[in-house]
Amino acid sequence: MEVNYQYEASVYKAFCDENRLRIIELLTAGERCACDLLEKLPIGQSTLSHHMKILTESGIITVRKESKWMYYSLNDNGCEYATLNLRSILTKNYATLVQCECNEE
Amino acid sequence: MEVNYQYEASVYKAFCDENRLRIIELLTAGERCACDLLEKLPIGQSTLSHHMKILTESGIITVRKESKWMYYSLNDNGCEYATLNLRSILTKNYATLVQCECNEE
DNA sequence: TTTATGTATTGATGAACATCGATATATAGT
DNA sequence: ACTATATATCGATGTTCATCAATACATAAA
Repeated sequence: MEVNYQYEASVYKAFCDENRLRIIELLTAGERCACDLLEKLPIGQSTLSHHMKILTESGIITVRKESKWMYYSLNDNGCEYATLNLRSILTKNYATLVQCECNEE
Repeated sequence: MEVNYQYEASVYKAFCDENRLRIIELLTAGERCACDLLEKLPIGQSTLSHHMKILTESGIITVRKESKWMYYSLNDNGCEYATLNLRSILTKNYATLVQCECNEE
């Protein structure tokens, strides 16, 4: 089975930006709406929206819409995939894990 | 204790490029010299050199120079740090003090 | 229906990055 | 000394990215 390097790289893009790390950390305390996150971060609203899209697409977080608000939280499956897969990337087990399906429709 | 987000982000930059993932995978099989890696990768020599610098600086790999050749291998400590730290980033263990500040209303 | 609020999208901008070819440096063999 | 090989560095180029302000869209309230 061939490794999808491009996909793998996109997963770890989630972690290579300062503000995305800050967002993730805020979410470890539990679900938060975007406006809540915005208050705690040194970025504008459109930039936050951009980061949330990247984080969602990487499978690390999930979104729940409630009327006007978007509630974000860590996605257990996605986080598990990211951590297990990183370990397998760094050992001989790489290519044995299947691609995470957490952000597919 | 403040979290150094910039440093953390730089560690995971190692994993968000396709060719660096390929390099890492090649190194899971054991030490390799640069010219050996070069043969297996779809990039030029100067580009490889660039990636090896990033990987080395991220702490993921180490270098050993033997006469003309540079031998690269995975750095156990660096890999351990990357995997353990990713897990702690994604859980509540990450910098509990900063997290407390975030929780206050 | 108008207004206010939360979020997404768009377009622009500057910075960071991956890549290359050319060149420099280092080492080994002749 | 000269040549060949391995790697690093430099300068240029095109691409990706983080960011912002402005605008669009969606929802709720008045």
